[in-house]
Amino acid sequence: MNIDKQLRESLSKALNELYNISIEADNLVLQPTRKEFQGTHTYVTFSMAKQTRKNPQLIAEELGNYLVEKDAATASFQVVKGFLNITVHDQIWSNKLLTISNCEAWGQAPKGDHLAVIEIASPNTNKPLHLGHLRNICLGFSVSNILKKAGFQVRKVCIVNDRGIHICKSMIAYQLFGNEDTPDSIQMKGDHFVGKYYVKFNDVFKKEVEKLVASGISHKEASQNAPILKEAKKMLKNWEAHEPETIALWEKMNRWVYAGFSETYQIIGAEFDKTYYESETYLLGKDIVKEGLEKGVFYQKDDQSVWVDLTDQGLDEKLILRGDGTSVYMTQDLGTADLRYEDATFDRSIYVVGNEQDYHFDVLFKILKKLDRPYANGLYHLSYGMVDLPSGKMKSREGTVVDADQIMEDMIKTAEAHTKELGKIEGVDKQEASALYKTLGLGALKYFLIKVDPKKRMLFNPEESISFQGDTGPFVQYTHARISSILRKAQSTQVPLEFDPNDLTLCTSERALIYLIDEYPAKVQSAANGYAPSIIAQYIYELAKEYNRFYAEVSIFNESDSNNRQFRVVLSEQTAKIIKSGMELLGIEVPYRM
RNA sequence: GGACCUGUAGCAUAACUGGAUAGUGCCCCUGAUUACGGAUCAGGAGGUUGGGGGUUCGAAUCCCUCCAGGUUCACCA
Repeated sequence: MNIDKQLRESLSKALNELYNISIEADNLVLQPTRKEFQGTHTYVTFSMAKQTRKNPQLIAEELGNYLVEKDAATASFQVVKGFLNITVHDQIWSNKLLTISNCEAWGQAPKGDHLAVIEIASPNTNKPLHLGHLRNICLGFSVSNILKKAGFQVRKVCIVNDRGIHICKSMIAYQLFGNEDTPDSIQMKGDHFVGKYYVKFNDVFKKEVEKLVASGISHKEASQNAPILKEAKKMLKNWEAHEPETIALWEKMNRWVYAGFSETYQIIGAEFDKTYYESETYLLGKDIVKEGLEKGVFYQKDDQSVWVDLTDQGLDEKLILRGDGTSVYMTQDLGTADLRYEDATFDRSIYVVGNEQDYHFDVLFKILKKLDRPYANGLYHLSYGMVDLPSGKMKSREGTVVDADQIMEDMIKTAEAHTKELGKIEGVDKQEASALYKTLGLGALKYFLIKVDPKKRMLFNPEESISFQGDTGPFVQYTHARISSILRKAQSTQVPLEFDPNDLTLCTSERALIYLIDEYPAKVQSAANGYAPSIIAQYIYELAKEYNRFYAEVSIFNESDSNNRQFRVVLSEQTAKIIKSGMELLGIEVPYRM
């Protein structure tokens, strides 16, 4: 049992015995004691004042006395106004460390059979991935790792948007201006190659619209009648009619894109258990429409279009099926939700999708609830904000995006330059060195994307490259490398990884470190419950910072008492383990030297 | 116009869900390396938590209202 929980249970008993107040230990909250006061755990007694008709300070003192007398962990206490600050015996801390160090995988919850399906990165096949996709991918994979750590089975899925008018746009542009070029023939990554024609389409389209407007046609009409758009629409019809030539072109260009995507995925470390293609799922959902009509959840208008009325829940009426019987986005998403459940009976299904679709998912989930889907209560939209540039929004049509491949390459190069400047890895062979640059560069990037609350939009300034100091990936990685160095020395000087926990006096930073280490499993749980990787990032940063403080405060190998020396080595070892484990949850590797 | 999201120091971010003097990083200033890694550590400067009301022992947090920015409300995806 962790120390926090033990104290809460004793407090729960105390409240019951002293004041006849019954509060479950799980419902009590202890906060970390602020640095300027003595102790590690603080209980706030103000809220007890009314029920007990006593002043908070007195309550704190009575509780404190009870703990000292009855609770084995409590050594002493200090009361400041309504705050009970508890000091725990050093032996409790050091024994705690011993227990944890004997534990196989601290933080790993027992594996259960609950399944979480998580949809990550749903790219279009008409352009390469950009920084927004990276935010999505980092969040998504991190949440999957965290859920696994918290005991879930996890299934990572990707749905590729490989059909539709926007795909036809790059196809028609290629047909018109491609000159039979291929990614190979002009040495270009396939997704960038296709993206080039998507941009080309929009250039041509824009010019055609301008021309039409100049000849006196309204802008709206012009943008519906631009010749190249008509061509694209024609191509979509051909595609839907399975016209062989169109299908062949479509397949060829999509292959190029997938080759490009998989390179990007490999660098960032993205792997999926299942990939769905919209070309295979876009007709799904029509049977659900029927079902909804029969159940009276949907209704039909005179023109045969099908709607759902959500005005009772503060939303609007929403179209489910067009009057001509063709699908809309919602139809499809209803269908894929069912498909996903048929493929794997999940308890939770998480959609990592940008916040411009908040409303869409709100509606989708409410409809599935109305349809009494057994999985409806496990649905969650992990919504994240846009990534902005100093110049404003990223717009792929206008080419103002931060390209995913480019930013990763830049980060890796920056890491290389920085590492070489510091000159600490001389003697490391080339292959290992370039792996290190990748670890550091991507570590900085991923940490940057994960550490903030997903809901907030974030600003990315390419001019000021992502920092390697302070609250960053490389800071944490550095701490790990530093500890690794200690452990190498411990091994070479044959310091045993064991100590006597009952013969130690700890200093503040040592207690603080064990406190943090002890909290790791609880942090994993709360990150899993809230689908919030930033909790882990914050926690790991705190841990690394505390270690560096410890490192500066005390000496390890110059410590004269051998038991104390060994204790500090074990403490270092355990800290490193958690840093490694926690960074893994964020999808970030950790180096042994840098 | 309706709905939803966001607003904390020059910039970036946190606050255990209502608790102590609002933490932390970048930037700026001052210090620390004969010792285990200075991508580090210690100290300092910088705040009317967008504004105004309210609720109570206590508010960045809850309620009302206004302001700013964003997203969305299509027989688009």
